[in-house]
Formats: sequence, structure tokens, C-alpha cells
Amino acid sequence: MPVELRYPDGTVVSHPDGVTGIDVARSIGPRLAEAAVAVKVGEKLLDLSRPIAQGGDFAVVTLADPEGLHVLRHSSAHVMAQAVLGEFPGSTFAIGPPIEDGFYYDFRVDHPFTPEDLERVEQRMKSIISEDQPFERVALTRQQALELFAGHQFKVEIIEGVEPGEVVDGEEVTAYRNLGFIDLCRGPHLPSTGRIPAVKVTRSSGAYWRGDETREQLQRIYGTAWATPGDLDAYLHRLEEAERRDHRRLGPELDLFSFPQALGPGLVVWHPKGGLLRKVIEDHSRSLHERFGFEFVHTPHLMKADLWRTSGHLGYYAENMYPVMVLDNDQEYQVKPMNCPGHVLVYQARSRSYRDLPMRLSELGTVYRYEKSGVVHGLLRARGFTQDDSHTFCTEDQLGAEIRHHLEFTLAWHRDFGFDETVVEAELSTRPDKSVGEQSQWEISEKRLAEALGDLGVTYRLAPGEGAFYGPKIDIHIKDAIGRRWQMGTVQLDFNLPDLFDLEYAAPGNVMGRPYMIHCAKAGSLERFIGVLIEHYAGAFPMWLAPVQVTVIPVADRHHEYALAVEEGLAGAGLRAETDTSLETVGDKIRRALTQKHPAVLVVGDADIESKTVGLRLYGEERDTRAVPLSEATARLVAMARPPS
RNA sequence: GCCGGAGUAGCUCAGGGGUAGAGCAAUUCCCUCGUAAGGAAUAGGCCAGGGGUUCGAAUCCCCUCUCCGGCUCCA
Repeated sequence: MPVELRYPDGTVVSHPDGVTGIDVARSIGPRLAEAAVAVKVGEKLLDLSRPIAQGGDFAVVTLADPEGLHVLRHSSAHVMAQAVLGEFPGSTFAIGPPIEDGFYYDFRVDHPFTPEDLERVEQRMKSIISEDQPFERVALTRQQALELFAGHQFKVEIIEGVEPGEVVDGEEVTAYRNLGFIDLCRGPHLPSTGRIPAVKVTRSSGAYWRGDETREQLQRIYGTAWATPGDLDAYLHRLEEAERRDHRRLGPELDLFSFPQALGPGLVVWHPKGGLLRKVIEDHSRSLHERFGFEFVHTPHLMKADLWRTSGHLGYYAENMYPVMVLDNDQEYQVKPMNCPGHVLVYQARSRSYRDLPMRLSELGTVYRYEKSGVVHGLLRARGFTQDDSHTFCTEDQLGAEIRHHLEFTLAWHRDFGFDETVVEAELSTRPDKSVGEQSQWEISEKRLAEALGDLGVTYRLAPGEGAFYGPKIDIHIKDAIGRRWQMGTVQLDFNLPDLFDLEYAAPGNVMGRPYMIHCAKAGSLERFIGVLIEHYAGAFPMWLAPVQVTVIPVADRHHEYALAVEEGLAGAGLRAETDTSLETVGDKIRRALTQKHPAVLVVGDADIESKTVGLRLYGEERDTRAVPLSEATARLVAMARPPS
């Protein structure tokens, strides 16, 4: 039966039965056929050599397409496994998928890979590539696959996970073979290994089989592959760039904070400039909370262990909490890992009426969580941090409006700091397998969350079953300098605490109602927020955030007096200014101000004193040789320093 | 917590069984300068910590701590 294919330009062509992707690509053009690595029919990617069984939308996939890179990386992974088996006979391979920017493969080997081993693997990969071995697709029944991979624990486990009779494209299991290497794989793959233009082995690490820490730990090797050697170089260059943006490097360099060894891992001290940055952010947080109708509360860092027992944290969160302190008459206390119970106690302090709702309580609450020693990561993952936390209690009728209100706030917060859709991602997580609460609560809450996202025009990823056991949520994620995603803000329902603490309000008609509870953090943690903020701006903050906004540089020491007067004037206009009175050359002082990424530099010398002018230079801009009247410069800087309204 | 890598001056790094090195930063002095490093001198180290091996350890071995890259987990 002929297959009808619709090309991207809209034309529809009928092809004879058994036509392959490469046939069609050739019929379009020889150059396209040469560049092709796979074809796309409908949503499905197919090997070039595979007969096209069904008609539909058709496109030739090349390495210029994201799908093409995916195929390239998948094939590179197979080559890597082949190379490892060649270099280290007796090793066993597990799985090897493509990932963002590259691929990995997991192995069981008799010793972990050394840097020299990785070098050998890369060399062997390159020789496999130069041999241009064809990739061959092998269709198997479940039974055949079990026989072929008999004794291969990982593969047998995967095949056994395939339901008997489960069929994809008329086949139960497929594998790909190139020369002596064969692995289970859905494909598609490049036509041959020679089609890999640029590949590099990057690093190795331990990784648990099936991502389960109770199971065997394997050795993983990461690699990266690109459409051209130039793309590979650009990628490596991008990684170096990102390293320069790393907040753990920039923080101490800009004298914002440090992690003294004397304190212990994951604990930060803020230096004056970092403290100032943090103050600006806290001030903005408080003013926005006020505008969005939140009330401020304060709760202690230390609370009776019984409270954590009631809240359930000792049941499911104990391993993240610091050990018990025994005080007074055998009374047990613990440091808070979360602010919620404190806010619940504020709610409970007196009887509440529906007229009190919604009640929005907020606090910059510092919490301490015991993070495993291997996971702390600068400000992005610390053991002590401050959340811009809030808990809102409302009725079911108010739920939709409240969720939208909180989401709007969270999005406005991120926008104010310059985080746009290129780095921000929203995610809606729904009911997991194990959960508390009524089905109706989950349904209505998930619906309201989705509606709020829709109302505000937010594109989001749906994460089914990823919600907390106590409620569904919307999370805001931001990508850091090297593309890692960090959870920032969250709007999260809680069906658990209102029950555990028996929260009530008097509803009309003299009946008692149970409030809905919404956890919401806008920034998430101030530490993490500042960490990604530093990386986002590479330390060159917008003026309203910069700890030092203006540096005044006198040309010679006879200009110090005027320079200090200029500084005073700037300070009077509300700007954070510093004068560099060191006995250095102008060039050196400029360099220091720019290295510290101060947004504005004012140079003052003989010519300026008489005419009441300054030389103005903004970060990231070339020198402006024009003398600017001081009043004009001040007005410009004040305008630039205005916080987002 | 697990797998690997690494810790030498405030920072970036050299050295490597036989008296601890450089550049930048710091301090002092000279220079008085118009937009990314002016010059000189001085000071600075329990070579992460603890145990071993050795006539002798920063160097070799073991343990611990901390950091880095991953895994697991997470704001």
C-alpha cells in the first residue's frame, strides 16, 4: 500500500510501499540526503534506512535540528559503550541516554574510571568513528531478547519490565548493532558511526542503578557531541563563561559573602556589601508583601519537639532536622526547618471567623535543614537559609482568587529582578500516589491552580503525581549559569496541617469550617535567590540592587575635596556612593571600580571643579568624553537607581 | 550519605624525601596622574588537621575535615 507524505511546504506525495527515509530524502535533494540523520513522520523519528509504514507529516531531520542532535548523542552513547567494553573487557553496561547538551552511559567496572581511563575511552571512540561502522536495527521478540541478553542482569531487568505482548510499531523489543556491539534501544540512530562530527568525553561519576540509592552504584561517563567541531568549541567556551558567573566565585570576589570553614558546610556569613544587597531585596520583599495584602509575623527559631510531632514533620522530615535539645524538665526542643507550624499557631491564637479570611501571614523566616554532606552547593543549597515565606488561610470560595493572587505576586517578584521567560519555568505538580486529603479537595485545588496559570497566561509543564503528599503546587524554577534548574518560588496547597492542628473558622449560619491553607514563597530562599541573581547578572547588578552604585574618582589628590563633596551630594540624593581616595592612577582606580562591577563611575579633575561637572562612565559602556554637569549626572543616576514599582 | 577529583600566602598557581616559591592583593615610601594595572621596598605560610614510614615528610602511606564534579535528595 502506498504511503502519502505531507512535506513542510504543504505538498503531498504518494510513495510506493517499502520506501525508506533516505529514499524520500534523496528525492527531495542529494544535499539534504547527505545531511539527513533521520526522518520524522508525524511525531515519530525513524532511521533513514527503515521502511516508512505510515503516511503523515514528513520532515528530514539533520544535525541542525534538536531531534537530530538527540539522535547524534544517542549514537555517540552507543559508541562510548562500545569503546568502554573494548578498553575494559569484562565490564558490563547499563543504560546510556542522550541528555541536554550530551549523553552518558552507566557501567559496572572493576575499578572507577580515572582521568587517564577517560582519555583512552575518548581515543577509542574516535577510532570507532573513523571506522564508520553502520548502525543496524534489530527487531526481536521479548523471548529472543531475553535469550540474546541472557546473563546480562541490567538488560534482563529492562526486558522483563516490558509487558508480555506489549508491542510498539509491531515489535516487542528492538536493539541496535554496530560491529560487535549491541544494545537494547528504541532508536533511531545515525546511519553509521562516521556521521559523528565532534565528540568529547567530559567527566565520570558514580550513579545508582535505576536512580535508586538502595541499589548498586555504577560508574557513569558523561560525554558531549555536536554537529560541528566549532559547535563543540562554542559549548566548551560557554562552560568556561558560566564558570566565571558562578556565584561561589563572584560572591567572595565582590566581597558579598563567604563560607568560612570555621562555621561548617552550608553556612554563610554576609559581608557588608552582601548585607546591603540583601537589605535592598528584603526591603523590596516587605514592600511588595504589604502591597499584596500580607501581614507580618515573627516566629522563633526554636520550638518544642511536640509541635513538630503534631505537625507531622518528625514523621516524614526528621532526617532533615537537627537533633533534639533537652532543656528544663526534660523538655525537648528542635530548630525549625520550616515556618508553617509557627504561622499555624498565630492562626490558632484566637477563634477565627470567615470575616477574618483570607488571612495572609508572612515572615522572612530563617530555617535550618540538615542537608547531606555531598549536596551543599554555595547559596543554592545551604543548611541555613531564609525563606520569604507566607501562609494564607482562606475559604474554599476564596481559593481560586487567592491562588491567582499568590501566583501573580510570585511572577511579579521575578519580573522585578529581571528574570524573564528565558530562565523562568513554571510547573504544576498534581496528586502523588501516597497522599492525604479528600479527593474533592485535590480536584478543586488542582483545577484552581491550572485556572490561575491559564488566567495569567503562563505556559507551564505538567508534572503528574509530583505534588507533595499534602497538596498540589505550582513551582517556579530558574536556570542557573550552566543550565541547572533550581526551584525558587512556590504556591502550594496544604490539606494536612489544617487537619492535624484542627484549624477552624466560624462560617455563616453558625457552623464551623476548615480553612484551606496555601504555602507561598516568592523568592523561595533569599540565599538561593541571590545566588541565581548573581549568576543571572554575572555580578553586574542593575543599579537599584548594586551595593555600591557610584564610585567617585579624583584625578589627583588635590581633587579629593571636590570628589568628597560630589559623593556627599550623591548620598544626599539617595545614592550609594564611594570615593576612591587611594594614591593610584586614574586608570587603576577605573579598573578597580569596573572589576567590582560598580554601575557608575564619576571622574573629577581640574576641569570639573570650576564648571561643576563630572566625567561619567557607566558599566558596560565606553568612556563618555563629554563633561556632564553634576546636577544632570546626579539626576540620571537617581533615575537609573529607582527600584521597579 | 554514595562514586571520583582536589586542598601550598588573602587570591591565582609553581614546586615535590634534605632551609618554602612567583604574580596579583596588603603595608610603607616615591610619583600627582583624565578613563581597565606608574615605580621601589617590606611583610606575609604548622604546605587543611591528626597519625604513621624515615636520620629527615609540604612531598610517601592511613584516617579525618573542607571544597569541586556527579548520583540520591531538595528551597
